[in-house]
Amino acid sequence: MSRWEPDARGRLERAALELFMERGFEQTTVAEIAERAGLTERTFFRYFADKREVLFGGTDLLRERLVTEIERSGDVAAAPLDAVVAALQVAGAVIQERGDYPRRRQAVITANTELRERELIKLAMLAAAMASALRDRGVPEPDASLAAEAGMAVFRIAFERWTAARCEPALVELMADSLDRLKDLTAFTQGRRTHKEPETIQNG
Amino acid sequence: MSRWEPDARGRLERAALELFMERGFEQTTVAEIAERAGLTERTFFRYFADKREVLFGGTDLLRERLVTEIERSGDVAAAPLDAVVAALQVAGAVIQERGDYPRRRQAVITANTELRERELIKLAMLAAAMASALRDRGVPEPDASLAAEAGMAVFRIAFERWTAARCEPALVELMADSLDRLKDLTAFTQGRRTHKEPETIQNG
DNA sequence: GTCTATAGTGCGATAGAC
DNA sequence: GTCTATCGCACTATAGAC
Repeated sequence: MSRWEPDARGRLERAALELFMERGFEQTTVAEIAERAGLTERTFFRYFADKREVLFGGTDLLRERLVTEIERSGDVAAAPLDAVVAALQVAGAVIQERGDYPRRRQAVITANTELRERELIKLAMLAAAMASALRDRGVPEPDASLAAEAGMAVFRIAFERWTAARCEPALVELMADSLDRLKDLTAFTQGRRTHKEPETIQNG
Repeated sequence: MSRWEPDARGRLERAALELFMERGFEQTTVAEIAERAGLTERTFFRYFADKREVLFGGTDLLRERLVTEIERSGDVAAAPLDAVVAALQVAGAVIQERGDYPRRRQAVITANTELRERELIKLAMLAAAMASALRDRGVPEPDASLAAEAGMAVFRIAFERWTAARCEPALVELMADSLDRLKDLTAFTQGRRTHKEPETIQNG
């Protein structure tokens, strides 16, 4: 029997989410999180570089997963944007499995500007990783970055709809729908730079 | 002759940018910024909510400008994505006029994670404002948000190319090109959810 | 204009695991 | 003994309260 309770990291993460839901992110001190987890403030900062990071533990694993999916998609010669959205749909399927946790976590994040900042930079890092994977597949710039960012926009907006509608319909369905909408948006347009007259087509 | 030197805000902004370039964002204290501007730390926090904000002074004005442009675009019945990019090109034209300042500012921002976080949330706010303006024009969701986010991605990537290439070619040209590339990316695709065979067309 | 709480860091001590 | 997780203490700077 060991002296310490196991899974210090997990205990800190759970204690933090609980406290953030109870009294909000700013009103919770690191000392309180550590205390509820049966640890000290100093130990918290051994596991997490800063207070916000306790809510973003799985990001590195997610990045690897997305990059792997992009690499795999080379086999089927998918168009870059489709490869990106397909990878994000794999991630979306995993998210769907986690029941209530993603929604609760997201509610905490959207309620606080600092946490939204951290979320945005994490998503930007994921997009950059996917763009890099696309370049390795031979997709040139700026196409690689554009596909990654556009795909991430599809994910973000689908995820927002999903949480707003209490996880229904399925996240992967919402992502497929958002991708279709984006394709319509870029098709119903005034044409390329070759100064055509504006089309009269209106969407919606 | 007045008791105080005028333009305290501008002096703080200039002093901050200088110090951030000289020794980096983290290595600069608010006290040092205030001292170089001939003011006190307390005064700094009267003008700026936090240390990062000193680099993001023009954002509110920019948001109003973008919203106005989206509203005006209703007159010519532009497609949502084109309206967004046209508004951002107006902003891009203003940025081009400012000579070296945008590039120096951006170099400071990209060198520091905290500043990049702040930048991303500012851009997200601008996208949200444009999406709202599109909804006011009758564009439904999720199209409004998708158009705003996709347009913002076009801007971000064009701006990155522009600074990387030492401001040449013109930012507005790079934005137009990035928009064209995005339209190609969404067109050369495996088709809608109605399972067409993959096109053999490859871009690049 | 002053005072204080809290985030976050550096260094070292301790105590179990092996 | 070595290794590593945890803790203690002193410290700075931000940021906000009074």
